[in-house]
Amino acid sequence: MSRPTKHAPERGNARTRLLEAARDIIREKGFAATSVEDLCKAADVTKGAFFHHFASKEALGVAVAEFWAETTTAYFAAAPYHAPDDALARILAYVAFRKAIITGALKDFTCLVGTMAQEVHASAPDIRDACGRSIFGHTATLEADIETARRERGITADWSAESLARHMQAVLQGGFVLAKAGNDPVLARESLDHLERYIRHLFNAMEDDAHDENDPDRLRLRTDAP
Amino acid sequence: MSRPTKHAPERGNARTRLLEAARDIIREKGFAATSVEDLCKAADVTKGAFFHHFASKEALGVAVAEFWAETTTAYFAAAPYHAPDDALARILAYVAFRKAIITGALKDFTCLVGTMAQEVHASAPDIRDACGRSIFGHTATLEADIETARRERGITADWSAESLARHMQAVLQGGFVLAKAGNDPVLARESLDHLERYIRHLFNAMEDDAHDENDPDRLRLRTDAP
DNA sequence: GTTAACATACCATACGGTCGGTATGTGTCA
DNA sequence: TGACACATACCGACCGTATGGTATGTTAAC
Repeated sequence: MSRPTKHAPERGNARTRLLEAARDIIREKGFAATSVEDLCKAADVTKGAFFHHFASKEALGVAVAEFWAETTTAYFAAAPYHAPDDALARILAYVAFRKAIITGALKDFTCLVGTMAQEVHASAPDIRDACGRSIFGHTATLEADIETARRERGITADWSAESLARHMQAVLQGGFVLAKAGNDPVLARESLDHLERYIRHLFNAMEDDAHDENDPDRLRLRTDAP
Repeated sequence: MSRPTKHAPERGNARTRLLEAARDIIREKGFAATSVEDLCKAADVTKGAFFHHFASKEALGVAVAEFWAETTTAYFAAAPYHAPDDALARILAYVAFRKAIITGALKDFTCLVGTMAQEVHASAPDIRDACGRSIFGHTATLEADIETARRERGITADWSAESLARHMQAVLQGGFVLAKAGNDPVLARESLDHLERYIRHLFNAMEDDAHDENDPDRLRLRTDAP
């Protein structure tokens, strides 16, 4: 059906369509419960196409994790939370941004690589490692601002920028787990309020009004963070 | 093979053995990737026994979640962190306890119901709800101490005891996710250090030495928290 | 003798993966 | 410029096995 040629790929190529389908379906059903036929149906391709592009289902798993890393990196790089001049304000804007994009259905805001890592960590090390690279690659992008804020504010701390960045990610991931268990996105947002309060405490900024304007229009996007 | 009679169940009955096997294997491989044959082999029973005790694989899922809730409730009720007279000390002792039991292999300290909830939340609502009851039942046990500590310390807060208890659970769950993604338990403990610091900030107790003695011998247990 | 607690054999299907084939683009050399 | 070789992208039938589940039989306690 409507096989798009290389010069008229109106639907995008099969590989990309499979990756997008995998991102959406695995976020909802998990990796093991997603069959390659599920993916082929959703992407409207045949099994032949699937195994032409991916050597195995596991290889597809690695590829979606990398696909996720690429798309979310671009997404966060373009996000509005980098705007403030003050480093701490940028950090708080990040948290506010993450909170703001937690809306709608679970499958639209939860984290693909967190879900996959938890599921396949023991049985598919390659996928796990790809997920790890996505997650920790993202946390690393927060470290510079944390370090700058600490220096700017003259904070002598017994914690590293690295560990705080990872903690922020842990709160997000944990919020997603609770949101799924309780079937309510509020549970994820709730923890981000505590995270924001914690960060303000760390930087002696309990009073500051650092509410950043995350333009609602720019927040209506589909993918989410690693 | 060594069929244990009702009056000589030296290995425990088949149902319990299946639940224990399910707890251990699902924590490692996830629910979907665990076949009922895996479970039968590990529990040393036949398929007939499995479907005698559980109507379906999904019913087994609900049953392990409930089994987990029961065993962890007993485990935490008997844990040493309840000892301190001061409510805040008990809360900090809880965090220290949770940190202390994060040792060894991932499958020995991670949370069954967190893993399952994340995986099956959309495809198996019954299992998800059973997981939710386990998780939020556990968080509820922390609320009284939080409320007491707040009153004792005269803290007027814009957060509820309920939400803090849930946040503590979120940090734990998120720590597990990062530990799996990075294949390193340190990542889970690291976040608990931030959680401890946050709680001290909340209760203006940054200076207090509330290091509780969690007797190492009493910590050598196999199961973990919901 | 009724019932709970298993065991054994079996079934239908779903699954990951293979394979031979076709259509289309692409580089190259006379 | 055209023809040929080759590569890429995809199709769809097929295969062996694993899986969830069932039907029936057997043992032992009450």
